[in-house]
Amino acid sequence: MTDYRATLNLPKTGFPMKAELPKREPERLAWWDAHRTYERRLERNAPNGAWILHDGPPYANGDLHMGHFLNMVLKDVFVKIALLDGKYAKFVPGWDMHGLPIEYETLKYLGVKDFHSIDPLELRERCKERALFWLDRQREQRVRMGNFGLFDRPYRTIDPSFEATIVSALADLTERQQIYKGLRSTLWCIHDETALAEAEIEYETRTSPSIYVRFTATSEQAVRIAGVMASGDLGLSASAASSRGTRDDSPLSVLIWTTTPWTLPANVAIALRADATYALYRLGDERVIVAEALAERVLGERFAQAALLGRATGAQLDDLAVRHPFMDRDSVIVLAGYVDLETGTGAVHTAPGHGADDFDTGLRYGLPILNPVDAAGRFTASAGPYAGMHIFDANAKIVEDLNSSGALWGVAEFEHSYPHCWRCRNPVIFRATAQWFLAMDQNVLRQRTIDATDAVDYVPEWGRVRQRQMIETHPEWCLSRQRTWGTPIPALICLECNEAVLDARVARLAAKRFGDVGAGAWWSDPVETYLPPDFVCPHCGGKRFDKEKNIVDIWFESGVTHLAVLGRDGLTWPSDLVLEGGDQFRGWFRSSLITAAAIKGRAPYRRVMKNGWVNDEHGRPMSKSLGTGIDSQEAVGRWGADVLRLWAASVEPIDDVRFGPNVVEQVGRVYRNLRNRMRFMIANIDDLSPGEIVTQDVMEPIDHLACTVTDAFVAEVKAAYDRCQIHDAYLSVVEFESGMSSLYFDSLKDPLYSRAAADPRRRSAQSALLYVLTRFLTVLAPVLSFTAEEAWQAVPAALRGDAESIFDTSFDAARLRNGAPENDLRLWQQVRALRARVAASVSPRDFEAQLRLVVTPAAHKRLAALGDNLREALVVSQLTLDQREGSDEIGDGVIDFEILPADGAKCARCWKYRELGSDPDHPSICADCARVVRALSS
RNA sequence: GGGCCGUUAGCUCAGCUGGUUAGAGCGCAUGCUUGAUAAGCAUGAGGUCCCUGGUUCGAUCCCAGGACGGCCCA
Repeated sequence: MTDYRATLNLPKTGFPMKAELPKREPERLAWWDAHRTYERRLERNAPNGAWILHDGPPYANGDLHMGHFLNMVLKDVFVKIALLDGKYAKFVPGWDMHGLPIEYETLKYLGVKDFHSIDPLELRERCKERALFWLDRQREQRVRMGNFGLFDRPYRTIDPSFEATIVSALADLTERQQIYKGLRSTLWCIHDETALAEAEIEYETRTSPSIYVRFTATSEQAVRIAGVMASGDLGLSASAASSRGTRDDSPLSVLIWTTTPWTLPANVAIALRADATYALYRLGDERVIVAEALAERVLGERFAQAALLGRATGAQLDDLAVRHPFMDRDSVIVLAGYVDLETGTGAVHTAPGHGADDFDTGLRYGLPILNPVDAAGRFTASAGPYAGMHIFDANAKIVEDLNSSGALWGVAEFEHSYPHCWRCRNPVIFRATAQWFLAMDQNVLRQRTIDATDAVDYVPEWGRVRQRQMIETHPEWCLSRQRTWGTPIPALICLECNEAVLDARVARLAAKRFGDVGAGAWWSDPVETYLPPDFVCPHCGGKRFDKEKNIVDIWFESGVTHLAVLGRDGLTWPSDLVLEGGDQFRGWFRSSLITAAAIKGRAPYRRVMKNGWVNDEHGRPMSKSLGTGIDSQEAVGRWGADVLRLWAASVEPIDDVRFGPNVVEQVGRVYRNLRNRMRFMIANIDDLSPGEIVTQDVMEPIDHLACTVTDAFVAEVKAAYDRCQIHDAYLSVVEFESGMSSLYFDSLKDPLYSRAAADPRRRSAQSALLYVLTRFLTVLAPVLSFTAEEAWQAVPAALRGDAESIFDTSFDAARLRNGAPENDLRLWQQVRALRARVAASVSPRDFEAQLRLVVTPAAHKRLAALGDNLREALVVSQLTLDQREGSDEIGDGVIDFEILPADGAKCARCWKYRELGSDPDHPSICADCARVVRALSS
């Protein structure tokens, strides 16, 4: 038998089945770069209006991890969607480059222990080098992910123009009276010697000493307290009260509980809960007071011997006092709502200098705000016997002293979550210091900020609630930091009255100056540079000033990126989308929102999307030490960016996601499927020339139908993209490609391979394949950027038209609006169902079979319109389609469905069962094949 | 302790306003194909839809409580 294989039009392409992404992707990057693909498309889109995703700046410190990858790739997907949608989707990446983490790392790098011992300008220079080093590294990693954007012109918070924006924003806020300097109990890092913002805190488990301490009353105090408690009518009978007497002169103490013994020197009060019942017990030769609800737990085994002497509510004890156990002063009894009856004694040690709640209580009662701790965490002279000691070292000493003085009731260890500095990881303390604040309630800023969320879309929608809560609970925003690597707060100190002055005119001068030469000038310029003519101290009229040396919180810096970046160079304010991890509801989403509400009166973005956390394969946080941590560059080098980009779409990226080798392997198989489907289409249009492309109105019915179905698919994906539902788009893609492949591609093999190359049937199919392929690649390009481009470049150049790159194509919104007629989609589904039914036949199967189909007249009308395409689609050798009125028990109008052995014999060339031998020179093939073969040889 | 989110086949995920034999892709098993071939096609086995109550004729879907996981906060 002659081998007719050579006479077939078999697929042909250079597009390899094997992806080898780590090797090929860099070539693609170079190609995009050389062809200026992104910039050129941007220019072309410019007239169509802008769509701006504003980049939340990553911190320029360390390599990017998979959480960054997920976030940054998602951003890129949206930028590319807008680009393909014809929008001016200019993406300016940015970096957050000031701040303590970099300063800290730089000091460590330089081997400098105390930042006071290095010249600030020298330190700033070194920090800048360090930050730029990381910026370069991260930029390289971001580009390697395949992300489009102006990576050679990023915005940087260290740029003079950016520093000027920061200071201008401070000037704006000063003019609006939003900024004040005040004493506050702020979170303080004694290691880094600076105040910290709430956003810079991480809670970690820590074991602290847990002590119960007697605050013993003087005899006069004891008489008053015992009097109140004995006379209080809380169920204790009058006789019992009187018999137990108020004349008892044994020591009387309030028991308090604390896990921070070092704060005791600053104790000035004991807070009780107004509505809680406190009980006075006799225990041996002393009397103690604790909350009744906690007495059994606090007194332990001694509770059994305790004699109840009296009871009172917290409110009844308000304003009484006892003595501090070792400082020479009283500790007054106050009331506070935060006192709970779950832990401790119900009597809360209160040191207004060392706690936010305590501070508020102190303000309410006019208590002294004692702060006997210096910036580095050592006790000052006012701490009495502990002066000079480090606070955490003093813990043990204080406990020991309390013990020897008899004030200690009990001691244990207590494990609890305690605030730590986000970078240096050391426990932080509360410490009362003078700081600059943004007043959240001045000018109803808090409410205006909350209201600003009304105009914002949240993805997911519950983000709105989250965001509002974050604003509602936002404490006064501490803007100042006592460090070097940052933008100065251009405040002055009056040398006459020692008051700090923040004046908008000074800030404007500083903004101008910083914009010209950078913010380092604050350290090198004489103060006069920043004094407006005739400037005098508003407090005392003094004329001599010094520069204050505080820098601004870097959350404020990133909070004004919208002011620094948007509203110029074709970038709109507000932006259309911001997209960050969910932690940014408390971070950048919030800080940006507050500054925008304060200065511009509305939100700086139209839509906020959050992405989830990347955990390891078991759903646990990634950890280098467990071997499950993997950074972005490592993953990209190992698997290639495109597989990982597909992973980002294959999971629900709004939720927390899992990542690891097994997950990648799974999505890798989906990737291979997609790639092979592209390859099939490309390989079958290799010999198509532009002049032979037929339009859809003259395509064969099934081809036309495939194009229509593809349009519906594109519309579906585009709609998902518009809703920011990348994962929905992924599901559509997978469904589409597997359906296309099993129904359409499979049935097209015979017409494509065995017909004459230029046969109209074949050209029609090829035209459809080109159309499907192009739309498919356009839809995939935002996610599978490298592969879509590689595939596009493998399409014969003549067929690519004007589109040099796949990113020159478009979703073709005009066409999508027509949608796909419902009937077409139903017909497609019906053909699929029939095909599945035929394919399920074990024997005869495929071309060995013929199908006899009897359908209702309505179904007949639909199916008959497909002509011979229906037989092709069902992959049988013969099909008879008859109609009859009847009940379609099989469904979809099918009344009878019968598979029989095909007539004729297997054609050696096309494998269909036909009548053979009509051409004596080719006895083993059918007449159609014979004609093709003859034409080839003539 | 509080707020928010989640818990559906081995894995990644769909299941719209309560009624489906609870689905898809991947994996797995089996068969076909060897003219997409380190590919393609088909069939099949896998699920007490986290648990417990409640509302309802009927709940994966609604309500309450609980368990587990995550994020944020205290």
